[in-house]
Amino acid sequence: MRLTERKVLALLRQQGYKLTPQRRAVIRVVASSPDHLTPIAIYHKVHQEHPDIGLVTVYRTLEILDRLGLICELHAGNSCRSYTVTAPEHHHHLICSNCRAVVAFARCGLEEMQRNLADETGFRIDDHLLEFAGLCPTCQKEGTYIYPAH
Amino acid sequence: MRLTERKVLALLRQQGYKLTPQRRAVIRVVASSPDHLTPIAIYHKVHQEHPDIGLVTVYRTLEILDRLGLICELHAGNSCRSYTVTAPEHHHHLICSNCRAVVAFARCGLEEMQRNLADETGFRIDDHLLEFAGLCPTCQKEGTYIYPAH
DNA sequence: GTAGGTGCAAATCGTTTGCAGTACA
DNA sequence: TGTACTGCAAACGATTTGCACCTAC
Repeated sequence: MRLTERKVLALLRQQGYKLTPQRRAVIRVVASSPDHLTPIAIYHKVHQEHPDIGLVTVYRTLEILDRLGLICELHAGNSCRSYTVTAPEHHHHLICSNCRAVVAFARCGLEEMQRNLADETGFRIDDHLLEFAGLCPTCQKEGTYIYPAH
Repeated sequence: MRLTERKVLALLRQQGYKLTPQRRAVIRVVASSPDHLTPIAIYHKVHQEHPDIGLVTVYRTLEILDRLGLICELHAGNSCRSYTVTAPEHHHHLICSNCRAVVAFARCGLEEMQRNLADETGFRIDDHLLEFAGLCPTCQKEGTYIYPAH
């Protein structure tokens, strides 16, 4: 489940963090984008509206959001360091390879597989990472390709 | 399925790449390690035996192996840029959080889930990334922890 | 012999840190 | 008012590139 800007701000305040205009701007950009964004991309978007906000502040705000579990990394796309907002609960992502839109889903049904794998290998399995990649409905329509099909 | 050093070398030659001592050394290190290694870690291991081999050569050799699909990245561990050798076929990884040993497995049974998810979201799903993390049998025995449990 | 490969140094990119000034609570 | 936050600049670590020399085929 995605979090709204309002909820993220409320959680920040609740944890004793100050709600500066800079943090509000960064959170607004991250929360309002359906894509996953790299720190640099977030900085560029923030910078358009607030040219006085520095890249360092973006990094420091992301660090806080990460610590509180309000954003999470995506791997299947371009960058291993790109973020999207999420509720702090078990979930996985489906990512559009073209427009980078992200859909989160909670049910993954990997429990049985995890048990089987543990039995076969002797591992004690604690966690898993699962991401699907493909084309979202919009990008399946021809003529909307942003990235070359190579 | 893991690849032996010999097979990797054969594939390189087959593709027209020259088999220099430097490349042999890098491939030996990557192929003989059950862990996933970062470029720096590979460089250190190679450097012990061959102090004259440079870090740049490690990067360039990894680039070739990556292009041929003979190594693959792991994400669930520490670094998003750590590699392990594999046959160029669909597979996933189970990684020990302690000693970083890696077990590959081919059957993932995600097809049905992929279909359901595609139906629900309208996405055309092309690919998926799946990794499990836990403790290998050896590391489950007490006293073998390398990394603090924090 | 030659195309491809290597090593060095420097450039580049993303990220972190030190510090002096600023502003939220 | 005081502490947390910000921005700048500089440091830092990982990766890439330019270039002259070298070597596997």
